[in-house]
Amino acid sequence: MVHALFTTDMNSKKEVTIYDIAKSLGISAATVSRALKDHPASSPKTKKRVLAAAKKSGYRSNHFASNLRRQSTHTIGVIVHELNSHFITSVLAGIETVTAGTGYDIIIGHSSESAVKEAANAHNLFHKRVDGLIASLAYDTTDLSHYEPYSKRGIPIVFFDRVEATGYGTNVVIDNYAAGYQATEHLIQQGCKRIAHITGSLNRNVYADRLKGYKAALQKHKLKYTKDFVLVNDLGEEAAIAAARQLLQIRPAPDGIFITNDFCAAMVIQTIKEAGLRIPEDIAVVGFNNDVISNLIEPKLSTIDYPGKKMGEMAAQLLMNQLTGIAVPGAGKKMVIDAALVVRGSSLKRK
Amino acid sequence: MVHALFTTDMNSKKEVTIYDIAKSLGISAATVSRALKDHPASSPKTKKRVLAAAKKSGYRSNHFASNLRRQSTHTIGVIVHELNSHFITSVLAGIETVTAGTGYDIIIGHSSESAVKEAANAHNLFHKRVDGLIASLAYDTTDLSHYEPYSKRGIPIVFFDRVEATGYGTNVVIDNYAAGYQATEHLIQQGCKRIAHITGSLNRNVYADRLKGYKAALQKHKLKYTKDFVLVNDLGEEAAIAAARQLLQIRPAPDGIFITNDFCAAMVIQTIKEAGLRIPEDIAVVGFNNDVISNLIEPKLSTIDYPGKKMGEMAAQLLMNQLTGIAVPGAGKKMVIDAALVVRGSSLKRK
DNA sequence: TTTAAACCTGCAACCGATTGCATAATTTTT
DNA sequence: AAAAATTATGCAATCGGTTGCAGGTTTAAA
Repeated sequence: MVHALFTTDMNSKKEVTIYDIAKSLGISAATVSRALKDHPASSPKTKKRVLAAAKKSGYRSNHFASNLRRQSTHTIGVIVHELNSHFITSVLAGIETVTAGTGYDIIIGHSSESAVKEAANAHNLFHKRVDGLIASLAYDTTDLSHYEPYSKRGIPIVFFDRVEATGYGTNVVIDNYAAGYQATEHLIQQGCKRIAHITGSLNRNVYADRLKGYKAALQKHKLKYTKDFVLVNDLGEEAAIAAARQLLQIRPAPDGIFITNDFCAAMVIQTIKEAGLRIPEDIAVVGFNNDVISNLIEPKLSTIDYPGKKMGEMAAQLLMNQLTGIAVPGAGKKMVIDAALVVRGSSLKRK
Repeated sequence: MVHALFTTDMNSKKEVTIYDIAKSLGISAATVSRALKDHPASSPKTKKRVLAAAKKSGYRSNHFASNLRRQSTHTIGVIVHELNSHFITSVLAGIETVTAGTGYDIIIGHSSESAVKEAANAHNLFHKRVDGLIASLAYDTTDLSHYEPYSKRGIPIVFFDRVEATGYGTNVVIDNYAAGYQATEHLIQQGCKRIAHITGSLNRNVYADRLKGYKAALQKHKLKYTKDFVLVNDLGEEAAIAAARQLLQIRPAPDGIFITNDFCAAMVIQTIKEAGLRIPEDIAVVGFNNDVISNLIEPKLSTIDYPGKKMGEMAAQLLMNQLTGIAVPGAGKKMVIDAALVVRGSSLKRK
């Protein structure tokens, strides 16, 4: 009587293991294991037989057993501060481009700009034992202790965009100073004399650096820096409206605004228009991010194009280098990517 | 001589296991395991001791060992057709709300509207052995065979929004027919007589149903259905512009357009305005989704508000019910959530 | 005090893949 | 043809947590 060792019937509840394959071929599980992962000490003949049997039986390897034994997961974690933006989507696409060929999986966590959720994600991914981490800090993250377990265990971390000012981990950033400088100088070249700036928490490197660039451009062109012209808020809807109204109160009113976020800029523009002023004639505006909306509002928004895809690729590449041993996991590395001004209607006073 | 069995020194490379804890307390690993997971056959005293020791030693349980043994992961997979939208972000938030208290983790995969990537994600999550799946189909998914392994193994799947017309798996949807009807009727009530409709692939239930609602509203109000007034495309930027131009060629031109997606609607409005026509006076527009941009463009966009959070909660709840045995994993269940029209400037011909 | 019941704990066998080491099979060299 | 070198395979331990079963301890009932 013949007993079918396995069939192609996928309905069977039982998983096929390497032991099943081994038995069916009359060889040992060790040999099957080696054949499946193309181990050098495995003969071509055996490989072929095992692969065929594996396919036929619907075998899928058990991650858990393998991870448990190998003590590594071939997975990298990604923590982003939001999901809902063109920039982040591009970054993720960039990361996926790089990891695609490597056999590494990625797990995405998002903090919704909350330090608490960021920490929860960090713990969770640590617990899942990711081999490496790519992260961007939440809006209000100041304490980075939730990343300590990683460094303690030598798990490499690459921060992108929102990084710790002191350069914790490996960093991939744009030159926010230069971008801020460029945006401000552009407004100056358009004839603006009283340029305001709306930005986010100065704890975040990105905002602090842009502010520095803004100040430097003013100074370079001998324009006075006025404290009242710099508003710091959470860049949300209400904050944007409030900021716009506040700026409109000032006499003489600003004739240009550099806003550190496109969404916020769109809200500000809307508020200004509702107040009866013209963009860019009365007030020119430059945003930041080159988000989808910048092309949809009226006038179209001048902004800084954020090379999200490139950042993602670079971050992933740096991490892979560390994981594969090409680079040392040591901290302190910092990559700077160019970001360019995109001029559209909202800032064009001179045709 | 005393040997420290473990210390609070997190720098030690070695993981702490239940065996370490067991040894340090002079009890067995089995007892530690039971204490840690609050097993009924574990005395309060032991629990307290073990928990204290675990905390002190920095113990973290090893998922892999536990999953390997239990053959379940306490993880649910989520496959979305995109990330970059208010709707999807809301759905994810809703899902997280429900899963938060349950001890289930979620893993997010995104298909970027590609059937191929959707299949890749489905396989990947299957391989990761998620206990259940929540998914929304990509734009061009027609073949659902990549979900077969799930049903074959009795892993429950809940589809939301983009579901298979035949009702494969459990479904959570809005009443797209009613929404389409409502949007169209609203345009009619605003005095529109020649209403066009721009929509996506009719393979997707959401678009097919909205079209049905559109047709029904026309019929109800004795307006003629004109084939040339219904454009099907991929809802992308170029497609939107092309569609708008095409509609503007028609004589007599449409005086109202129901567009199945806010982004597309925004592009269409922009194109129409550039052509010198007024919104809503010449052409009234209603979009779909209530995405962020609908409030930022000019005029503000009338649209259908998508109850993303509620959908996410409902989908997660249905899945949890199946996972915890409250409900049978059987297919065929279908939940319909209300979606409401939000009237804004783009469609208001009558004040 | 004895007996029964309730309660804890430990033993040991899993879960499935990996890998160092030893051995067998094959090929090459002498 | 025998010895040496090369290559392929098997054995068995291991990763760390879980759980059925048996036995031991404590508490309650007789």
